[in-house]
Parts: sequence; structure tokens; C-alpha cells
Amino acid sequence: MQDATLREVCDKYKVSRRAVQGYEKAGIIKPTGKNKMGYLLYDAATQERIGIVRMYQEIGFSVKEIKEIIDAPKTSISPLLENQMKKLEKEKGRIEKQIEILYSLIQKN
Amino acid sequence: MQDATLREVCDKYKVSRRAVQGYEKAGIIKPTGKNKMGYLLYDAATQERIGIVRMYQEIGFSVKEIKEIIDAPKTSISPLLENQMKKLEKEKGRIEKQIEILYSLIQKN
DNA sequence: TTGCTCCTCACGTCACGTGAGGTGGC
DNA sequence: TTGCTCCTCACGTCACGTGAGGTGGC
Repeated sequence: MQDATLREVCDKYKVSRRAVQGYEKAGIIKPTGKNKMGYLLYDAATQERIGIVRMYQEIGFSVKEIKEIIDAPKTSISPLLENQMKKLEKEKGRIEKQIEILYSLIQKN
Repeated sequence: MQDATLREVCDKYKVSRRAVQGYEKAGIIKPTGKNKMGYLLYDAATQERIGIVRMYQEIGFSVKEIKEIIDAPKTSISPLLENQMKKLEKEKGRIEKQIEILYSLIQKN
């Protein structure tokens, strides 16, 4: 895989420039260089890393949490995934309760 | 119902002092006076209003949205409730998808 | 004076969104 | 010079959390 500019990376992973800047500020990634025009470049490994960050975000981890786990060994990540599952199920429960309340409110209206 | 101090209102509606301050800053409520000690007081109508704000927050409306609808006629609120229901159902779908992704990740681990 | 409760700012949090001001090559 | 794309700050968003500094009555 070739180095890619920031714009190319953003298109590839459906992420905003500002979000990538956020990952950088959080210390998760770094541009690996600049081209002749001064555009930021990201090498293959960094691009994959951004993909991993996105995946973790998709399952509800915060950037801060991702920073902690992205370089951790698999064995230590496993319990965190279980924990996250519990959080998501609680969240789902909350939303279902909201839907119920809202439903009864609509009925009364 | 008697006037209540800020602390009493917070206890009654399970809301923080800072949250009530937030509602005030948003222009949704106002303290109706102060007692001899300078403590903020809220009359019966304002207390009920805080209860209504909490109810709308429970079904996922933002403070900004609540400011718009809290004094609107019932007929104009109805479509907003329907709209909110759609949002909540989308949100529920998103979380279910997150749970699926996370589940398959845990299986692979 | 100490201790307690309340008050009013005002910065911090989170993950970016959204300009602002500046640069390089056509 | 104009226009385009990119860069690097840095303030804004949202609903409060969390002190900071000050006051009044015991």
C-alpha cells in the first residue's frame, strides 16, 4: 500500500480531517511525512491503524480508551470487550425505556 | 405547594445544582426569589416546570429543543414526539449493530 | 475565628465542527 | 493577481462537572 495524503485517508475511512487531527492530538497516530507540496502523508501501517481506531469507535469506545487498548496485548483487551458489551446492553435498555415513555406520551396526546 | 430552595428542588427531581443553572441559562426557568439567607427559591409552578424539563430530557430531547417546545401548544408538539420516536428507534438500531460487531469480535478473540 | 451552607463566576470535559489566516503551485 | 488546495491554530458546541473565591449566621 502506498502512502496516502490526509484527504485520501479521510475518503478511504469515512472520517473527517478534524477527526484524524483529534487522533493525532490524542497521541494515537502521526503523519509519517509530507510530500513536495507540504501535504500530510500517512504510510500503510498508519492507515491501517486509523481503520482500527474507527472500528473501536464503532463499538462505542472513546478516543481515550482506544489510546489505552490499541497497543495492548489481546489477552488484556478481552475483558474490556466484555465490559463494553455490558455498557452497550445497558445503553440499549435505557433507550428502550425512553421509547416506552415516549410511546405512552404519544398515546395520551 | 410551598416555595423550595435550590437544594430542595435538586433532591426532589434528582437533578444537580449545575443542571438547574443550565436550564436557567437556557432561559427555561428562573428562580422566583430568595429567602432571608439569600438562598435561591423556586415557586410551585417553576418546580413543576423543572419536572417537565426532566421528563423531556428522559425521552432524549436536548435543552435547546425543550426550550422550544415547553411553551408550545400540544398540537404542535405531537409531530415532534413522532419525530423523536424515529430518532430513538434509529439510535436503538445503531446500538444493536454495535452489539453485533462487538459480539463477533469477542468470538474471534 | 472556625465551620457550614449557599452564592456567582468560569474553566474543564468530549470529539470533533467550523472558521481564520497563511502558503504553494498553476 | 486570481483561484484552488492544503496547512496550522483556536474558538465553538453540549450539558453539565468541578473547583475558586466570597458571603451570612451560628
